[in-house]
Parts: sequence; structure tokens; C-alpha cells
Amino acid sequence: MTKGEETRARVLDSAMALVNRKGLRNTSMQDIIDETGVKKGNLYFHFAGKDELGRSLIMEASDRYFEYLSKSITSGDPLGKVRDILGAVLRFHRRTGFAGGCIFGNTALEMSDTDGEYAALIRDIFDRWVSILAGYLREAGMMGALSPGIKPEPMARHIVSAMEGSIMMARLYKREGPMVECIGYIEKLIGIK
Amino acid sequence: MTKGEETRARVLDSAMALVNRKGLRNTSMQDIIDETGVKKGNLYFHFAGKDELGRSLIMEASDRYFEYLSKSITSGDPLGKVRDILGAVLRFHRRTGFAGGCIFGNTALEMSDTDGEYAALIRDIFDRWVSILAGYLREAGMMGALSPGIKPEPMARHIVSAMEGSIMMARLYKREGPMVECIGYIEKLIGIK
DNA sequence: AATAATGTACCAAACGGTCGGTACAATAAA
DNA sequence: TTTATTGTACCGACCGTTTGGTACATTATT
Repeated sequence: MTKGEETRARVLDSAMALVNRKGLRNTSMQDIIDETGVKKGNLYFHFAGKDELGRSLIMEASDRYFEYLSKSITSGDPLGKVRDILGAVLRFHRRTGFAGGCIFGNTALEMSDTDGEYAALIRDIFDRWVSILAGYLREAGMMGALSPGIKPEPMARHIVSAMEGSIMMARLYKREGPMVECIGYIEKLIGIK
Repeated sequence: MTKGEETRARVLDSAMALVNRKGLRNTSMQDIIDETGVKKGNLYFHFAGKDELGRSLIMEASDRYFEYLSKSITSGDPLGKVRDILGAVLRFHRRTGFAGGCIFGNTALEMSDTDGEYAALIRDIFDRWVSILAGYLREAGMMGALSPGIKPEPMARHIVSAMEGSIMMARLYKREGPMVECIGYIEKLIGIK
């Protein structure tokens, strides 16, 4: 790792924390400068502008997120894997004290009607999450483990959607209740327990 | 309605639309001036500042929203009333082409970690929505119409939370699917159909 | 006449971004 | 083995614009 790469990584790290807490638009280049100590000229040497920094940041966050999720899968059966994933999401937010919420959901709401590029980026991330869940649900369906009348694709979309809502509520109330309850109802729907 | 009241209402109207689409922080006083034609001095005569304008706006939006919801209830039985409400929410967002999303959810995500006053305001609105739904669910429970094992309060919280998630997704994908599916799964959970 | 409402001109601070220039290590040419 | 040349990394002053907000004179309304 060269000196430049290290600087870039440090910026991305700090920026991710800032954006998660304050949102993309409300995080200024100056905020990042203040927190990292990286000077303005250098910051613009590593990133073409705020837009590129923002996009790099979202992609980096998504890489880390999916790696974390896949590491958290320990069960053998498909519905167990779904449960592992939902549990991992809960643990992730519990660790942050429900501050910041989901950086993808936040950015989606912040940018989806004003910046099409960001919206497309976020859609890809959610699509990827949906397709992972749908895969496991389909597997469960073929094994007869899925509740009757539950279709994998729509259910997977609903899981992601409902979880995002619960993350938002957990953040707003600073309580884990909304996420715990959401996971419980999802498990009831797909037939876990 | 005096001329001043009319001006104030017009500002609130335009600002609501702008904030719904672009968010509170990304809507500038200048944006409101440009859209309403109201001059700067006049705007600051009617509102002490952006903060007061924002709070007035959220409260006005919540008044309109709950009035719209209560008007949409036509069923006699409690679960029918819940269904009426969810349908009204869907119709509301269908009418906007799923642009803007939920102004309360948007503001919650935008402000909850940086401005405690806004967070409290939004929590009150969601609490009110939850208590309306919980009341109907409790009624249904006493009539034996509610699915076994479903507790009114947590379920009501989950409904609001999941609906917010689905509104976010509907906005991001510009499709009604997420909301329609969400309503379907909620109805399945509480025992409608 | 009094007050409610509006218009115009201005302000300091913060914004994203650009600029010319420096420090230094690695390589190439003399 | 010096001496040029090059490329990466970094620095801080500065630019134009936008931000929320103020001051104050002017016009309508009661």
C-alpha cells in the first residue's frame, strides 16, 4: 500500500462515518478535511470532486457490507441463512447505537429524486441484496420449507424494504425494537419457528 | 383570510412540495422565493427563519395527512379501517408518481442524528399514526378478527415502519410494486382475506 | 394615523472547486 | 557518478457562488 493509497483509504473511511451520520449533502469537503487532516489540495488530488468521492464511498461501503453479510452466514439450511443475514443486519446497527442508519437507504432518500446517478447506484445495491435473499428463499421453496403462497422474489423485495423501514425507525427512536419486531414478523411470514 | 394569511399559506404550500422532493436541507430560502415570487423581506416577516418555516411545514403536512387518512376510512369493521388507511397511503403516493416519498420519513432520515427537535417532532407524528392503527387492531382483537398471536401495539409499529420502507423503495424504483406487496403481506399477517 | 404587508439592498460565512507551486523519490542521460 | 527529467504526493491561498439572515424604506389595508 503506497502512501497515496493509504491517504485515499483514510479519507474514504472518515467520509463514510460522516456521511452515515450527517448525510451526503450535509457533509462538506471541509468536514472531511477537518476530520482527516488531509489538506484541500491533496483531497482534490485524490478525488476529482465531491461527486466522485461520494460515489467511491457508496461503492466502498457496499463492498464492505456484502462481505460482512456473507461472513455472517453460518447455517446450512436456506431459511437459516436468511435468518443469519437479518441477525447480522441487526447486530451491525446495534453496534453503532442505531446512529447513522443505513447509508444506502439514507442516500436513496436524499438523492433519488434529484440525482439519477446516485439513484441507479443505490438500486443496484438493493437489487444485489434482494437477489441473494431470493436465492435462499427459492432454495427453501424447493425443499418445501417455505410457507405456502410465498413467492421468493416479491418476498425478498419485501424483506429488504421492511428492514430499511425498521432501520429508519430504530435510528429515529434510538431503540432496537423496530428491527427486532420486523425480523420477527418476517420470520413468521416465511415460516421460521 | 387576510392577504398575509394567504401569503403564508402559499409559502407553506410551495415549500412543502419543494421539501418533499429535495429534502429540507437541500431546499434553500431562495428556492422558495423563486417558486412563490414572495420577496425575501416578506418571507422573513412571515417566518422567523428556516427552522421555524421547516417546523411549521412539517406540522401543516401532518395536519393535512391525518385529515386525509381519516376521510378515507369508509369501512365499518376495524380491520377494514386498517385496510382503508393503507389503501389511502398507496393512493396518495400513486398520485404523485412516487416522487418525493413520505415527507416525515425523509425528514426523519435527514435530521434525526443532527437535529433533536426535528426528530422529536417526527416521532410524535409516527406515534400518532401508530396509536390510530393500534386502536383498530385492538378492536379487531376483541372481536376475534385478528390473527392469533398478533399484538396490536407492536403490529401497529411494524405496519408504519414497513410502510415507510416500502414508500422509500417505491420512490427509488418509481414503481408501486413495493407498496402493493407490503400491504399484501401486512394483510396476510393480521388476517385480512 | 397606525399597523400590517411588501420590496430592495445588503451582509458575513460557508460552499465546492481551482490554482500555482513545493517536496521528494525514482529513473534516465551525461 | 553526477546531473536532468519525470511522476506522485501534498500544500494553502484564492475564486465565484450560494447560503441564511438583517436593515430599512415603501406601500396597502384597516
